Amino acid sequence: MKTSDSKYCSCLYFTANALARKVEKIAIESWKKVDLSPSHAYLLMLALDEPGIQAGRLADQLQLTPSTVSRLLQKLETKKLVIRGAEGKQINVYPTQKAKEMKPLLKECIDDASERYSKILSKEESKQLIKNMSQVADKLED
Amino acid sequence: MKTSDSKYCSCLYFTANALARKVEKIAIESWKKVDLSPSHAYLLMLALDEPGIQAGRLADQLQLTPSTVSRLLQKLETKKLVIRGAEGKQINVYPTQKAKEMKPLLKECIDDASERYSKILSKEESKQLIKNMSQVADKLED
DNA sequence: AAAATATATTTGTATATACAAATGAAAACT
DNA sequence: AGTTTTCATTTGTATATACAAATATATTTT
Repeated sequence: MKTSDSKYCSCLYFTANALARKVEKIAIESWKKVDLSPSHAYLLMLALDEPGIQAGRLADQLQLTPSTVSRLLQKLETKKLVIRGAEGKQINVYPTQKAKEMKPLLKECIDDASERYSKILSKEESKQLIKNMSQVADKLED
Repeated sequence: MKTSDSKYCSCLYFTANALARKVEKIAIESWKKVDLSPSHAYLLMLALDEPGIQAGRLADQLQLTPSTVSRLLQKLETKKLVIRGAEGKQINVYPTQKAKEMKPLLKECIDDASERYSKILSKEESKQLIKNMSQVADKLED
């Protein structure tokens, strides 16, 4: 059934969640190549981009709670993709060599996802939607 | 941090999920009055609207998997808000008296949510966004 | 009519996520 | 210097969700 055929298609909660689940499904597919969930992958890319990035800043960037980030880091650490270094009360996150070597693969996954999206949406369409969603998300900021 | 300040603000996966989480948070708040999560509440309202509605159709309407709907029904059943009646291989869902009496409260919750949204978004804005999201969600249909 | 297939639902298991409480470390205040 | 407060992170617990396998019923095929 299409989202627009649902009784609740005009409800913001419903529509936003339905869309997020569908988009996530595609993203999961794209990141299978590296055996990571999208959120793990994005976290890892942030760490690769800025080695030593602080855990709290990761939470900001990913718009997730610190506890969720902590759990994501646990998993990435057991996979030997990052290490957590304590510095006073804060935790700095460093990508491992293994993670660095994975960079080209990660790039491929991003491209894969882009391609999947572009098969469905025009560049213009997706840009518009993203802009629209970001604006609203910003307004919902606490 | 605002969504638009994140490094991944231009990524569909990221933006859609960030938005969905924020919207859900508001919705959760609105439905606390009846001690239901938004998805339980929407399911219940569908059952009230169409007593005897089939489980599979609930999954369609809510854009959730049958297994998720089954779990939602379990909870609503222990709360004595619905009963599941088997008819052949299908399950029909009936609201209980208790659920029927809850109708006015449910209405209040919807209004509460609307009000919360309208404090942040104009009618026009939200309409536009919802339309936009539904369109894309439809295209992502398998 | 019996067997095979299709359909609807549930159950087992795993996921990411959040909140609240606990921990640990630094900073601020006597 | 010792105590309190603040801040960053982790841990305990609970959530909704999905996939795959199991179950149960109906339909089709032979």
